[in-house]
Amino acid sequence: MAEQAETLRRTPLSRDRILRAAVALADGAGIESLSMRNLAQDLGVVPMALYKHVANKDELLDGMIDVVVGEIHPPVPDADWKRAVRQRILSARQALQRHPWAPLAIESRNMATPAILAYLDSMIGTFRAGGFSVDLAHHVMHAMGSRILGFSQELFDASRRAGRSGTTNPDPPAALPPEIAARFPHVAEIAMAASHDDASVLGQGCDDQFEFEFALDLLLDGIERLQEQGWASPRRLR
Amino acid sequence: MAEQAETLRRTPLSRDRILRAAVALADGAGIESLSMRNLAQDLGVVPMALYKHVANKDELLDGMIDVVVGEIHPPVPDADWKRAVRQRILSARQALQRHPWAPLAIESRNMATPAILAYLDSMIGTFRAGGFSVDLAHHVMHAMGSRILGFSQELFDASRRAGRSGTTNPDPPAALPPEIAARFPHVAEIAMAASHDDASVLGQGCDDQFEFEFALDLLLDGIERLQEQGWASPRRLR
DNA sequence: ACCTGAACACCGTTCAAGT
DNA sequence: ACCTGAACACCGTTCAAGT
Repeated sequence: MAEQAETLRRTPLSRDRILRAAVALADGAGIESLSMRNLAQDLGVVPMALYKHVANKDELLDGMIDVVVGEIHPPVPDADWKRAVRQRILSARQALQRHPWAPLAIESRNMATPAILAYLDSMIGTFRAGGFSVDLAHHVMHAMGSRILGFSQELFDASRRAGRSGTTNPDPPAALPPEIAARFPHVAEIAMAASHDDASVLGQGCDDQFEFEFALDLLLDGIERLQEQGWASPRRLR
Repeated sequence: MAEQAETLRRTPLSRDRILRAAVALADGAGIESLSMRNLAQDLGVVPMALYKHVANKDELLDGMIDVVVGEIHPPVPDADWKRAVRQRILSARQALQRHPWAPLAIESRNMATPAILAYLDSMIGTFRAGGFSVDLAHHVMHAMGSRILGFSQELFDASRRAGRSGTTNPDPPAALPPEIAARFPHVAEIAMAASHDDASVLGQGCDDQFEFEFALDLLLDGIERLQEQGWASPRRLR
């Protein structure tokens, strides 16, 4: 214990070590536990020491995002743009799912980090190589939105609320309380149908992976159709 | 000035008055300026007085979200589910655009507020009335994600960063710096094409409304096709 | 019983004093 | 020149003292 802390203190601080410790802290204890002070304590260092390597907390968050995005597998070469895009996005999803705090952190930053720009650039490249016009590739990227990084941006996502906890198990199915079900009959109908579905869902209300792929394929199929039809933006003169 | 403050102090506090002041504060000064202390000061009241009407800051945020969602127009009756859904979502978009902080606030909460549940319920009702199975309506709602509330959840959204400011104008087009353009050629290609587009975009890079409707129609067209084909989830036994 | 000032346990970051 | 403790200007919320 004391030895480990001593070892940590001996290892010189570096931006990289700070970023990895910050990601580990957010993964384990939740993003709301990520403070400069807590992070410094984890590293066995005085808070102000961090400021030699990151300008401020915002830059720390940018760096953490780049660590996560850097975990996305490189694109696999594939003659079929649709398969290539689909696979890369599902791989991004796997990376992002290891860091439940990342989606909200990414969305709350307001400029793309270098790693995200690189990811987007290579994704656009896949579309372009598949014969997409600049025009169509552009709008398609917008249409994919945050789904392109593998998170579907559900309106509410209980999974990202806090860090992993070994002791507390995930929320039980939580059948809709009767007074809610009465006020929102259509929501109740869907909740009931979903909870009666097959057992692979393990008592969860919805199968997140299924919903993600459903939406992804809906988009990709529509995009394929536009591309085959030679769609062009009405705002362009030709 | 002093008279106005006096008038405000005379008006008794109420949950509703607190919520409206909080929305106005977030609209005007940005969500990062919304603190219990600032809000109390705007209301001419001591901070602790707020806690008689809202349990804590989280509940305040829930209430603010309900104020915004309450501004969405009720659904217009329409025999065509597709037109009805499209119009309601575009109306939601208008309401949400008046409160740039709302999308991120909604996504960071982790349970649906009553107003959002009511909105979702009525949206599901429109699909069901249009002949959708419970199964398809369910997955369609997931596929729409946050787009159903009118925000496309772009990966980065400069517009929500801070409050409206009368003095500083929106960021200029900001042509991609050359070293960025060199590292990310596909991003640069799209940025260049977009900035050369017709003048209706007013120098902005992209036409947000166009991108939103492009993605919305992509989804709605795909959904229509599934419904016409009688799509059923593979996880259901029949 | 109600209201509220002071206090508590935190923040991110500045700055000057120490080496 | 570098490092760092104390301090500053904030938070949300508790709590006890005042009416």
